[in-house]
Amino acid sequence: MKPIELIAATLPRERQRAGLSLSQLAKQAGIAKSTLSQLESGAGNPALETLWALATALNIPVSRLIDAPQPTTRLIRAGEGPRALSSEANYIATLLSSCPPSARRDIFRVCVQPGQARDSAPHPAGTMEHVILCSGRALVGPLEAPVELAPGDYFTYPGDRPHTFKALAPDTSAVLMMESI
Amino acid sequence: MKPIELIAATLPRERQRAGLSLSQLAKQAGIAKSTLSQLESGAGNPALETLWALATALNIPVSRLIDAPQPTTRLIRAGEGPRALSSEANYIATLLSSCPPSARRDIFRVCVQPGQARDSAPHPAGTMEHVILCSGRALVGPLEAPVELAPGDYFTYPGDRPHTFKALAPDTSAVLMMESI
DNA sequence: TATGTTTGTTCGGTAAAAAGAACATAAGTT
DNA sequence: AACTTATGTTCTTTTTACCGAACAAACATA
Repeated sequence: MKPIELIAATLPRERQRAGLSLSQLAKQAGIAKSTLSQLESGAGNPALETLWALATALNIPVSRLIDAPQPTTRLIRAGEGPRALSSEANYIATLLSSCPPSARRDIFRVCVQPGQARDSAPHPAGTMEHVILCSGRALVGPLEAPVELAPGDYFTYPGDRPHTFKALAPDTSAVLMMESI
Repeated sequence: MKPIELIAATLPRERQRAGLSLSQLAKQAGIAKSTLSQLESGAGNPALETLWALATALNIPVSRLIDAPQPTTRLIRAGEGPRALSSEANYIATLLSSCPPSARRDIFRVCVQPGQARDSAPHPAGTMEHVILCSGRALVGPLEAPVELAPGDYFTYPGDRPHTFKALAPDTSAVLMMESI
């Protein structure tokens, strides 16, 4: 799938969502409408500043023009898909909702007993983890800068680098969301 | 802030994270290394296919090259944080993570006291809600078929139809994720 | 029916991005 | 030292994306 085809698909949709005609959008973005016309028809190879001008005029991030319809493609890749966490002796992770085709996240409930910390190998690039501690106490986060959490605390950190989860009190439980880009 | 400057900052970092030299990356992406050199020095106005080739070679989404890097970690202590949604007398919802450009989900922590049920108006079509109960007891779900949850229970239901959240015990707390299509 | 005003399209001229070669520099071999 | 193989930079050439103007088609106004 060539990148321009994605733009050709998303651009008219976002433009109409903003209630703009092709000519209006071109004027507002400060680009020639011929350029916009070709982009929407799937031809050409837009430069970054062109995309930037369009995204700004549409009041959306540039990424929405490029990989909004892309999530499915990224998930299909072998080796990059959602992986089940291994359940060690003192660490039980329950998969509550596996990643459906449209979304890009897994939700786990983790129940941990004090003892050895669970260090996770990095997940695919761009992964973020979100933790909300429900009970007990835990030391959570990047290996180089973990944070002690109390019930109700929320902490998010990059999952594509080494990170840890260590219970500091019995029956520590938390909600863990793994999110891909 | 011009977009090219962001790329110039991001590109070398991602390249080194992948353990590639400038020449290696250029070869693997199928672009001239002169092009890459100028991009990393903050000059030029790269075309979409150039960005695409680089992102693919680096095994990252294009948006990572373009959009400003989000703060990597974020900690919200229990009781702190922005109180989004209408905080009725017995219902406090804290927005933990609002929807970033690429993803489409909001994470809330809700703390509810027994009393009147909180009925929500339907959200946009396709929205799903996920609830993990942390403490207390609650009656949650679609108005016509709510479910009583105990700590640790997980329940998901369509958010685009009327639904309710009613605490059945004091200090009921839960994690709520609203997910768009 | 004429007359503007929009719509989105298809053309040449020009500025610029990308490719490729040549360059200097550095680190490792023989 | 002489040679090899990397590194990243700076050039020239070729390609092409952008612009602006001219264009046809649809709609409105008079």
